Amino acid sequence: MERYDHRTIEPRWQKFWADNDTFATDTDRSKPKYYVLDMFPYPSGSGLHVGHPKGYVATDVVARAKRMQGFSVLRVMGWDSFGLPSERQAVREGKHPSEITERNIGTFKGQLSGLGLSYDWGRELATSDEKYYRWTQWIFLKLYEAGLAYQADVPVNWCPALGTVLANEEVKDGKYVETGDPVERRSMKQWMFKITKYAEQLLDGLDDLDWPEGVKQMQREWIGRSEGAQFAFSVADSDASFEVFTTRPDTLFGCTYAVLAPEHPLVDSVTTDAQREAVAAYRTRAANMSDRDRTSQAIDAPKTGCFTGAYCINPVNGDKVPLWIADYVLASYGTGAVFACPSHDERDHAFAKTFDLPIVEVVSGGDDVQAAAYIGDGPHVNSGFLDGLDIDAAKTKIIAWLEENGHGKGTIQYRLRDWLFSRQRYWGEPFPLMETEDGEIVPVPESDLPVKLPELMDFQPTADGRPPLARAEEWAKTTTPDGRPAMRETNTMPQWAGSCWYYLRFISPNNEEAAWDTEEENYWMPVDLYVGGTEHAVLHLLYSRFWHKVLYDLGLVSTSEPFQRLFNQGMIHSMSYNDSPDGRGKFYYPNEVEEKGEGWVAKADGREVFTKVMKMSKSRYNVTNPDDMCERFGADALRLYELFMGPLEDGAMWEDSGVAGTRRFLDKANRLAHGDNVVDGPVENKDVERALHLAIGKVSDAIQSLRFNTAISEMMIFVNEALKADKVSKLWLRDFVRILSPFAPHLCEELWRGLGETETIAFAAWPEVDESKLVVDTITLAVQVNGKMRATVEISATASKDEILEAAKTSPKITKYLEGGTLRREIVVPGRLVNLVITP
RNA sequence: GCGAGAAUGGCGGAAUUGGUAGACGCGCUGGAUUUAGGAUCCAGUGGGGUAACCCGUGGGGGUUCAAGUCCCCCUUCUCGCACCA
Repeated sequence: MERYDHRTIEPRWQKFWADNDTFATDTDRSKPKYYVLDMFPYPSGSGLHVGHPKGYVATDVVARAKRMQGFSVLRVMGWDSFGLPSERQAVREGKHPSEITERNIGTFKGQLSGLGLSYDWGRELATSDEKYYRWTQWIFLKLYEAGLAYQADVPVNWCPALGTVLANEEVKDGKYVETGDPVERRSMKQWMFKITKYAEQLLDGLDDLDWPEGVKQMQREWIGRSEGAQFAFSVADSDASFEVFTTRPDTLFGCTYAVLAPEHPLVDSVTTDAQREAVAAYRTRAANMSDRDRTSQAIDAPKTGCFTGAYCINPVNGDKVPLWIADYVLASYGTGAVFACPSHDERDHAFAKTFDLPIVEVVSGGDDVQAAAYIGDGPHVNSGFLDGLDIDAAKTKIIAWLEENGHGKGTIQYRLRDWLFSRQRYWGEPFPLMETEDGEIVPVPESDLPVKLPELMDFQPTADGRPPLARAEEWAKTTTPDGRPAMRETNTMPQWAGSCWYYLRFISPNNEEAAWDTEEENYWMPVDLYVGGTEHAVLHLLYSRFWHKVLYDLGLVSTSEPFQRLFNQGMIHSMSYNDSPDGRGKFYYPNEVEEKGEGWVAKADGREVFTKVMKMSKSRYNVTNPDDMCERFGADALRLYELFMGPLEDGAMWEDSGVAGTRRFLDKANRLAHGDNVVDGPVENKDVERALHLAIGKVSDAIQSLRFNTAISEMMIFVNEALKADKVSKLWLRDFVRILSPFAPHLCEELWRGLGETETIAFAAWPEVDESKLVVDTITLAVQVNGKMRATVEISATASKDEILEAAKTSPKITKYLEGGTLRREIVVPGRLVNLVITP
């Protein structure tokens, strides 16, 4: 018995699990529950590489162990299958997106099923399935009815070549990051969600979640709560006034000018004739920059701006200060207008220096404010009734003054913006809304859901610039429930929509009467463990939380947060080969290059190539396909290696030879179980039993902590120990096979039968650690002299301090140190070491 | 620029949270075996030295009987955020 034949046993057990519905979700509601969820994938055309299943394998180990520990486990997989890439792939191939999507899902599912993941496939769902998006539309109606959806004219990133609006993160330097097509700013009527209304709740809810601190922090920063004051400046010689927001109202006496965003509605009316041309030119320039470009500049970027010719009045002292426009003031934040205090704000300071505006110190304690803004604290000066106060006290006082005098009030601002929810694309959920001829928005009645996507093959916008759904003229024509003619909404929802609530649908995916079953929701929610990549740290997780909180407020779900514990698995990297040192040239497959001297060259033409460890990606020619690994080493070895590489949250570099290593371990385990020295009864062997129970403990802990790498190494140590033993007890094997089974389920099902069992190992009871087996009789104690290791002594684990010292001092290697000096101090750490302090 | 995290053999990583640094695995070296090409098994493997010993956790200081671990300074890298008033 050498190596086991994974090509035979893995398909056999996968078939067994499928035939027996082994992983159908437990229906016993008296058991404790465990809902473990993977962030479901977008089924792209390129299939999976070995980086994708890392998280899935981790959750599978947890799910399998939890079943053995007596939990009802919800373990499911689905597809985030709406989205632009499928639409584009469809255009390229001349096929319908539904066909492309179906094919891609087939590829993904095939690849995943080869890994032996214990999903309840009876609960599989796809967001592009009308049975699913019917309920996405239903939830949209709930939000709409709650007054959280509204239409607004907003400046968007319009890409004429694609005929669609792009998200801010898809645009860089005025171009679509994927294709380089130019993107322009255009004001369009869009559907928005009032996520800002939930800013405070989204912030507060974070406190009680078991999430990585970094992710919580990112969400906090994204929401960006800041406390300050909002108050009015009036425009001199005019009735007009504008509101400003500031977090530093205490510096109001240092205001030497004010700035409006170029898009501010007041700009036209306040600009003087003399400045009109310059202002118009500046506004045009600003309008052509995307939000991203405007905000992605460093704080010390050169400042630009334009004087309006108008002046405004500082409410606190009546000073008349010039009113400018500048693109460093954002229309979309706060009130789109600020007062400037160049002495104590770096941006204002840079602007003042550029345009030679005065700088007046109002907080003392810094250096010369003419040279640099002073941000620190200190007594206020030149500030009338604020003089002498520190920042906090001055803030309180000025806010009270503003309120008393009717100029404004203390407020809270959030950086979070409302959520732009509509897209001009085909492959997404249609909105369940229609518009009558006189412009009234009417929701589609729930009983008429789903609003199905019309069959189209042309996904370009119409000639007059309406979204692709407007091409389905018959589809778009409809009537309101009370019989008036109406047109359907032709925008579609963004990809986030389907992923916002899929964890709820998994609870009762085949329910035709409701989005989810209330009792079942009560039992399963919240998700106990949610595993996925950090790329979703903000948007997906924030949007989901928002929807969930709305549903909670509507009494539709039982928890205020959807995901109790979040874990981010690290990315898998791999060596890439490129003929340009900056990685921008041609990539080569690993088999196209060879090592030569210090570097690498292309085999074909001897051209120098540069190596760099990069994220796995098809475009970098550095992906490893899990199918290949399953074929060569087996799914069990692949699963084990994914988790053995290092801590789950860290990135790690892929090496095929590592899979060979975990395979060797499995072969050893198999050999151990089939050795001719295996006996039925107990075997006295303290070393092996200790190793076994250490492994049981470590693996049990790993299920909680998700620290699998060291748990696997502990199992390796057990196998190495047991292979040295004269006799191997089946009792050891019964424990060992059970703790290994979540990692290597195929082989362990096989070995479990070999131990005389007839039922699947999937529900075998989880072994307990026997503390008495961990106790050792003798320990190896380190003996140090002046902190340096000089000897070790073998001694009874129960030896007293005196006995330990005696043994240490009489150790042959130690006596010479004692003879050569004076013993000053003796430190004994029981079970660890002895340190003798000796001076010559 | 700001914030967070990290730096340990040729490589991935361990180290009971102040107590024998380098577990486990990869790779490498030697050996065994082979129906030989990539398999399997056994042994060795931080560096230096014949040795006793010496040196070693990014660099420099410090605390301590004892520092990878705690404190201060510096360097480098990764990840967020990036004119949010």
